[in-house]
Amino acid sequence: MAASQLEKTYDPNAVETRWSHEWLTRGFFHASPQHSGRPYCIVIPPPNVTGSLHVGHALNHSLQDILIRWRRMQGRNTLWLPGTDHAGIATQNVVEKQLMAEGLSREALGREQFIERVWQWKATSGNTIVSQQKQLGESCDWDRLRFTMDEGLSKAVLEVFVRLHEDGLIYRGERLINWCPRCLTALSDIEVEHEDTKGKLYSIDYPLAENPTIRLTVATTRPETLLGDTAVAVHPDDEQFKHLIGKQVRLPLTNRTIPIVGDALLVDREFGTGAVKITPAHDFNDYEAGERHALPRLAILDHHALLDAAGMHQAGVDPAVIEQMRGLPVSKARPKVEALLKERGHLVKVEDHKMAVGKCYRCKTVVEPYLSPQWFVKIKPLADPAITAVEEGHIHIIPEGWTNNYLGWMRDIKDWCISRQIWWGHRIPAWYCQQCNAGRFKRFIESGESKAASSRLIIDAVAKPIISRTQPHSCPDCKGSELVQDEDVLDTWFSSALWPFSTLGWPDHTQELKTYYPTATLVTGLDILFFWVARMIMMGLKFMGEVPFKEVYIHALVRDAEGKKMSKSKGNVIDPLHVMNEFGTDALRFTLASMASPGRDVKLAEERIEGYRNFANKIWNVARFALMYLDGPRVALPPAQRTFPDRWILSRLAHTIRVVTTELESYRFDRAATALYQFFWHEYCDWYVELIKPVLQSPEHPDGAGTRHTLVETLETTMRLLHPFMPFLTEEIWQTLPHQGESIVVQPYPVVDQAWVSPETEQNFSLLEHTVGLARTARVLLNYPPGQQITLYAGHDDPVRQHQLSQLQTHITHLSRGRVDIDRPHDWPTTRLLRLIAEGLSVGIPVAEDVDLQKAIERLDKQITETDKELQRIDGKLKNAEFTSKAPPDVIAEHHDRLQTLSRDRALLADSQQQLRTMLGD
RNA sequence: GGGCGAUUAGCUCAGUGGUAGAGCGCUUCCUUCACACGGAAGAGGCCACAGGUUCGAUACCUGUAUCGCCCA
Repeated sequence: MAASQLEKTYDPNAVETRWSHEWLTRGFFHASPQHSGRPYCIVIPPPNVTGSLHVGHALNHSLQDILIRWRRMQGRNTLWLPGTDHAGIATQNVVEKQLMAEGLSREALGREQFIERVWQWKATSGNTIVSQQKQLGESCDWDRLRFTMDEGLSKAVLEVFVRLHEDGLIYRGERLINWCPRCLTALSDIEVEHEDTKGKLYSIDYPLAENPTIRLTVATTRPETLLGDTAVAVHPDDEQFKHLIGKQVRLPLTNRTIPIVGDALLVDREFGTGAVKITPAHDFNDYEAGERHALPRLAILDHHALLDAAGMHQAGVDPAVIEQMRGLPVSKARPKVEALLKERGHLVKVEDHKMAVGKCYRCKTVVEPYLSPQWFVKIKPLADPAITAVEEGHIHIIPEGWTNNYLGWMRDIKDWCISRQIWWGHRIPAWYCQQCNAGRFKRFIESGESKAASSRLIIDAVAKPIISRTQPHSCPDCKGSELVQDEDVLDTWFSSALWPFSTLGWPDHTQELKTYYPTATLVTGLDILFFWVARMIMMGLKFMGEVPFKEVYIHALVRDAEGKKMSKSKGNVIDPLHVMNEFGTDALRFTLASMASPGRDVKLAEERIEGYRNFANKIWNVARFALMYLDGPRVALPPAQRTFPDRWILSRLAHTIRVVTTELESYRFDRAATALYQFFWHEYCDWYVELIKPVLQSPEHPDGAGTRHTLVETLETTMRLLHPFMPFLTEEIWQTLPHQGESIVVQPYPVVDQAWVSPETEQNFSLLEHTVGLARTARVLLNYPPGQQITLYAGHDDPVRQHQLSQLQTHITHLSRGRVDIDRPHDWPTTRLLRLIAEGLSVGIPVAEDVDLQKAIERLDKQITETDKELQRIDGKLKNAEFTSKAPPDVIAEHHDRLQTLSRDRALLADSQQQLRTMLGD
């Protein structure tokens, strides 16, 4: 191969396009149960089908691709299964927005046509993220791309729903649930994000029914819900109030009286006035208190979270108040109630108060607790085995620290509300016989000003559903054929929970399922540990009888350079595609890997990516260098017979292979990346390539054939070692090197060859490195230009080291650009010589007539001061009887050795400095 | 309010019971035939604070402060 094939700087874009296409065409990523090797499977956390690749995906996917490519090269039967989820609420929102722009609405289209529209939308836009993933080089088996609404996966959803219902683990009931008044649907508990906001604490007087001059003051943050109060609670042990329990108070602004109850759970005596109102229809704690005291539930808000006239009427609210309040949103009702209470003398005081409000995780609207019939999964029986699986180590969570987080949540888990009042998703397979459930249906027709009429069917919680895998034709009880299907769809996470087995063909007994389940590793961010990971474990155990994956690696979340969450509104989003375009995909991937330390957020700044772009360029150029000098015979000698630089780089490469492999085994992508960077740049390029230049550059050199072999062998091996991190660059270079096989993608991952390991060579190298370092330092101190040939003396206290130095002479000569004399320091000239000393090693350079010695003297001064400090510290320790009697002998010996070395250094340094001063005195 | 994590060079972060490390940035010198997206040499740190354990603590324990995240 001619060197001219590789341009001077690496141009990632052309290379990436070519190889990502080539890899797919040649089918390297296609998995099959028939392939050899122990199976290794990862299912991708399905990105939202509405999404496009953001930097969080880029991190998540890069790490998975590193694992997958690494295991594939290790010969495992590797499957990385890609796909997307249908993201019910988010997708519906996106398509509705589009309709709005066309002057249409979901309601105007009707359910069937709307769903048709969403499928159309998915066909045109749903592939965006998939093509971006391919751009990132993800080695997924794209032939197996799955979508949660696919036929097969939908079948799995039906099957799971029916079986859970049969087992009594799915039920329907009227409960207080979290309701998003904008999305107009129920949400599960974890789909609510809590946010601290500045609110107010209102103290309100409730007069006693039997004696209105006595008033009970309650504290509340939500005065507008007072209209729906059905009791007031005090602490049963509170001396101040306990005598009031059982009496009635008049509820302000209404014609009702409500009881005073004692409740130790609800009332915190330290909070507010020590008395609280109970509104079971609008607060979760109150709902439970209501259960305890058998209180009625009065809802005064409608499903848009507006004050509802009918509800208020039912709650006995003063008609004048109803008139003022009807149709108001909470934000406007609150000050109105405040004013009314003040006007009627009930308001005692208003204080500032910090409180948490819940917001919809999809649209950030404030959610309302809302009383409605919903479907739930009875979760405890599913959670218990999922707890055990982690406790007993069938699943390892990495980093381990998150285990308690998982266990804590699982042990305190609440029933899961799975019904959503939207159209896009898996429709609940429940039908109701109109005959048997007569009077249990309510249909609401609403007609907004600008909207088409919409209708909502509310089916009473007591209605009896028929659960079926297929549409039933008649009612099993009355044989009636007028059946209505439940209008709700399932939570998207319900189908995602089945992902590790539904994507492999379950409920059919496929070869894929047999081969690849349980999967090996799940790679994900902490944010979906509960949403997704926990639920997959529960469902996997329930339906497969086995954990869905053996290890869960939880990586950090990506933030901006200031550590802030990236968001479009803040404008601090780093677009991975832009970055890939500017710096190269490999640079982005390597950056993300190198920053993926456990338990830390990744703060990403573009400068970091630029730095690794430079690394890619460095690799590119050393490959160019190698190709330039590869002409000529190559001979593979046994490692022991190779030259010193060859033996050294093989030993270092062996070390790097070991480190990278063990770090990958423990998911330390950061340390693996650092090891690769350090080895390739600072050992391979900085030292090895420099060391072998004299051999390569003299055509008839006797070591030429051996050196050329080692050069290409180590470079080729390093490309394979690096390939999972930087797939494109390594493939491109590997193809230009002498190689066998079609592609680096399917080459074996490097393993350590024990014959390469040579501690003795590494020790010698260290001596060489220090000698050259001192020589270069001396050169700078004396302002000798880099190109100028100098004379150099080198020597060592230790005769063994002294001998090694003489063996290294040619290398020292070459790297320090000097004529080198290896001599014992006491044989060196005693005048006009700058001597530098470190750890027994001395290097001397003659001082020319016109040199400014100031820098050199300062340097020696500084080193002497530091040495003195260190000597004092060690001496102090050795004089401490406690230390010498209690410290381990080898530590004491080490201290003695060090004291001796430093003392000699100190003497030589002082002597050297004295010489310089003498010169100055001349 | 409960839990978890962080605090180390200007910045971003590794790390270890016994010499304080990297990348980026910075300073000086160098365009020498792989690379200026480069090379060489440097400067820069009471390892947040206070106690304790220990012969010895940046590391282990306890507490404090600040910041962040999760849960209520």
